[in-house]
Amino acid sequence: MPARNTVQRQIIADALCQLANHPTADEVYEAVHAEHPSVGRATVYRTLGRLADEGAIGRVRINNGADRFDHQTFAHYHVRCVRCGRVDDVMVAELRGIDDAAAAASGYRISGHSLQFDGICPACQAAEKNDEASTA
Amino acid sequence: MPARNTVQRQIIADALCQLANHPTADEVYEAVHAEHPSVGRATVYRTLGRLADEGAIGRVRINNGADRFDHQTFAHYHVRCVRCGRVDDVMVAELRGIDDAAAAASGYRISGHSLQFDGICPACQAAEKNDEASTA
DNA sequence: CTTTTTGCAAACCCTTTGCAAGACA
DNA sequence: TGTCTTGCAAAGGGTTTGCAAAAAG
Repeated sequence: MPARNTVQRQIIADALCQLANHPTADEVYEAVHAEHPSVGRATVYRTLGRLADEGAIGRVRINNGADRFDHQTFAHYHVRCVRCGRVDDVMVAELRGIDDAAAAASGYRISGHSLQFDGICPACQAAEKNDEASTA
Repeated sequence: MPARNTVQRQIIADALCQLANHPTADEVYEAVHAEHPSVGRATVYRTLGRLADEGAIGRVRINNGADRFDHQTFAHYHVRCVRCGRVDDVMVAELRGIDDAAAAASGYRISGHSLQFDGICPACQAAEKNDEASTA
């Protein structure tokens, strides 16, 4: 049962491509809703989830925060700035073999892993430096 | 300002040790509340959070689910069964150097990472096999 | 015409918060 | 005593759901 090709689906997929930097479902909703006020929040959440399940888009699960969506689908990891919440791609080589190691260690059949880095983004590092300079 | 040594704090810490397998804050609350009905949910959440911040216990952030707490404090990763929600320890070597690689690749100052495996636990694998056998 | 999707609002889960009363040091 | 912690209930963020109306195939 392939998904039906509804207007909303198109609108939402397009909006995601337009919005860079891993928007949350709610950010996508705001963008979509601004242009097409009749589109409801539930539709955006449902559609993004479905697109992600189909593999058409990526879903980035954030510890302690809203899921984010990504029009890019190739595998890569993410960093999150603990100060401003910004999320960026991290181009480190994908961990290969680690799933097998985990399977061997746990007895689970491993289907995948998710890895998230936490840190301070360049902009917040700069801001920090300014704070220190002005405080000192 | 060291934390005060309150009765509730003791009760909650003890309950966590008793409860194996990474209980959620709410599971700790249920256990504590059953024995000590006067202890409120907010106290359990607050106290677990504080204990985790102090490093006295571990906090396991689960994608898309409630945080879990762990009376063990040594660093290790976790697997989550996508069928039953069970969370287990995975004894694979901690990833060393990966934070530096991520820092170099992203420009962030990396403070750490979190890695979660997803899969099917041994019990659910067995259940699956039975299902297939009876369906076929 | 049948089945899937939509839109709305309400429900849901997990967690945090404001505040007055109570416990610690 | 002065300050931290508690308990309560309400609020909060993020997401899902029930249902009738609308749209896709």
